[in-house]
Amino acid sequence: MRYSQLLLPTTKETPAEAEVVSHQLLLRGGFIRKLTSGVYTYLPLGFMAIQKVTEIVREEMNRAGAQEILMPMVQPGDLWQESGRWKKYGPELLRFQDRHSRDYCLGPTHEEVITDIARKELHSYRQLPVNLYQIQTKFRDEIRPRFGLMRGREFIMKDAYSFDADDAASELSYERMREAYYKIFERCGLDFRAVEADSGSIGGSFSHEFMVLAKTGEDTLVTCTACSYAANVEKAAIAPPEACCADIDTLPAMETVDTPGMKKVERVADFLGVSSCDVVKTMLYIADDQVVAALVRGDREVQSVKLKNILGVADVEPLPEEDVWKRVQLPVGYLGPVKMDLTIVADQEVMAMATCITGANVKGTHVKNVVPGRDFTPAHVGDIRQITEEDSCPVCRGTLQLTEGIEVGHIFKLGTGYSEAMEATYQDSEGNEKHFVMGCYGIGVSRVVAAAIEQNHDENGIIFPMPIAPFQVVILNLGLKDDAICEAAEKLYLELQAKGYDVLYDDRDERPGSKFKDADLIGIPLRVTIGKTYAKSGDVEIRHRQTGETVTMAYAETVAYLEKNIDQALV
RNA sequence: CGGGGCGUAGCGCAGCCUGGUUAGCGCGCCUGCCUUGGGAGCAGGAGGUCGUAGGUUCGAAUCCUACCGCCCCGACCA
Repeated sequence: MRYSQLLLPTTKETPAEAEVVSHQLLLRGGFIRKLTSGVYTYLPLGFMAIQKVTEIVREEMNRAGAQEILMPMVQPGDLWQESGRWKKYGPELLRFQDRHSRDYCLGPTHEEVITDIARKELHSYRQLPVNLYQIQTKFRDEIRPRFGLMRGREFIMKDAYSFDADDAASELSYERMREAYYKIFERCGLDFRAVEADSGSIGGSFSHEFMVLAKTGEDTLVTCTACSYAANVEKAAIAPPEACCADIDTLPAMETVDTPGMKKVERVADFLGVSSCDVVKTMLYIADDQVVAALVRGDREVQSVKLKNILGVADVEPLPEEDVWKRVQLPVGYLGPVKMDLTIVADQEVMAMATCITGANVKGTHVKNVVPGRDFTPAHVGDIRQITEEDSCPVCRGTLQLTEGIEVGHIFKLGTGYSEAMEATYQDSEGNEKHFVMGCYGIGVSRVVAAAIEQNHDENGIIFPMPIAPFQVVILNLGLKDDAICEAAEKLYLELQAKGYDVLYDDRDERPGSKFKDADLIGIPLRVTIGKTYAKSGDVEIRHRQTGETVTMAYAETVAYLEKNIDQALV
C-alpha cells in the first residue's frame, strides 16, 4: 500500500476523551474513529489489524474442526422469551420493535439462535459432535462503555457453540477449544494466562478465561511464580488452614470489653494489644434480598463472588452502611456473630482460630475469647475471602503474584440449560430423545487488538507483534527528489508485495521527521529507510520497532533479510 | 441510576467569574518561498449557527432555565 493513497489520519496530539493507552494510540494512529459512545468505525489500518486477528482465529477454529457460519444480528424476542433470558438479561440487551410492534433485540450473544438452528437441523447422534462459530459484530448496551475498543457497546466477537451427545463428549469439545485458544493467543504474540473463572450469567458448570497480562486490565488474577497455576481472584481457591488443635474445654469463657468509638478492626486490635488477625470482621451483604453476615479474619477481605457461590444465590452486594440500622437494627462497627439472628457465612480460616475478638452487637462493645463453633455456629463455612500474595499456591505451595489482566477469551461448559429450555434434542442410538450437551466459546476480536497494544507499546507508540501488525514492514523513502532513491524504494516495495508481504510504502512528500514519527506510532515491526545513506553508499537501514536495533546493509541483501525476519516472527 | 466535569474552527485549548468592537491561540489544512535523517522556518489564506431551544437585557460565547451529547468515578458486567 502506498501511504500517499491510504486514509491514515495520524495526530500529534492525544484526544482528550482517551484515558487508556490503547485508546489513545488507536486514535492517534488513525486506526479508529468514534461514531457515538462505545461505537467505533475501523479505518483502514484498524480494520487490517482486526483482519489479522480474525484470520488467525479462523485458521485455528477450522483446524479444531469447527465450521464457520454467520448468524443474524437482529433476533426475535420470542426466542429470548423461550430461553427465559428476555426477562433475565436486563437493560444490556437492546430491545426494539418492528413496524408490527413485534419484539426484537440486537444480539449480545447467540445461544438462542444457535440452539434454534440445532433443534431444527440436528436430529441424530450420528451428526454429532458439531461445533459452529461465527465472527460477527455484537451489541451490548453497556452501562458505561469506556477505554475505546476495550469495552465498547458494539464490538467484534468470535463465538462458537458445540453440541454433543453427552457430558464426556462435551468435555472433549471443550478441551479441543481450550487447545485451540492456546494456539490462537500464542500465534497473536500475546503474553496471556488461562485461568479458572466464575461462569457468570451465561451459566454452566465451569469455565476458563483467557487473560492478556497488562496493567490496565479490568480483572485481577493470581498466578503462581513456580508452576502454571493461574486463576481469577473471584475464584482462586485458598487451601484450608490447619485446624485448631486447642482443646475447647480448656479455652476461657467469653468476656465483654468496652471499646468506645472503635469501629475499625485496626483500632480495636491496637486498643486491646493484639493484631488484626486475632479479630474477626463481620460484614453484611444483601443476598437476593436477604441480609447475611460474612465472617473473615480482621486482616482479610471478603470476596463477594465466592460468597455468592457458597450461598447459591444470584446476586450478592454489600449492605450500605447507612442502611444497616434500618434493615437489621445492629450497630455498624460492633457487629459480631454471637447471638446473631442472620444467616452467617464464615471463612474457613475463622473456624480455625482458637479464640477471636468480635463485635458484641452493642455500640461501643466487643467480645473477647469468642470460640468459633462453641460461641456461634455459622450456617455455611467455606472459602469466602480474597486471596493475597501472602497465600501460597494451592497446587504447588509456591509464591503467588497478583496481576491485572484483560479478558480476551472465555470458554464455558453450558450443559443442557439451553437445550432443555428450548427443547433441542436428538435421538441416540437406542432411539431415545436426548438434550444436546452444549459448550460456548468466545473471543473478543476487537478487544484482542486493544489488549495487544496495552501490552506492547512505548512512549513513541504501538509495537505490534508481527502476526497481527497491519503491515509487516514499512519502507521510508527519504529522497523523493532523487531518482536513484525513488527507483530503489519502488523496486523494493513491488518485490516485497509480489512475495505476498504486507508492506506500507511511505512515498509521501513529508519531511523525514514526520515519517519516522508516524512509522513508530503505528507500530510496524520492521522499518526500511532508503535515503541519503543509499545515495552515498548504496546501503539501506533496517530498524526493528521492538528492540530499536538498527542494521545497515547493502540494498541487494534487503529482501532476504526481511523475508527471514518476517517469517521467523510468524509462528 | 447516583456523584463530578466538559461542550467555542478538523484536533487541543483560552475567553465566560465581572455581558459591550471584527470571538482568539497552538497543531492541522490551502498557496508560495525555503528546507529535507526524528513531527522545520517565513509570508499569505480558508475555515465558527460559541451543543440545542427558550428566557433576562438596549446588547449574550459570557447571566438564568430546560433539553441533548460526551468524558470521569461508583454501582453493574462476557
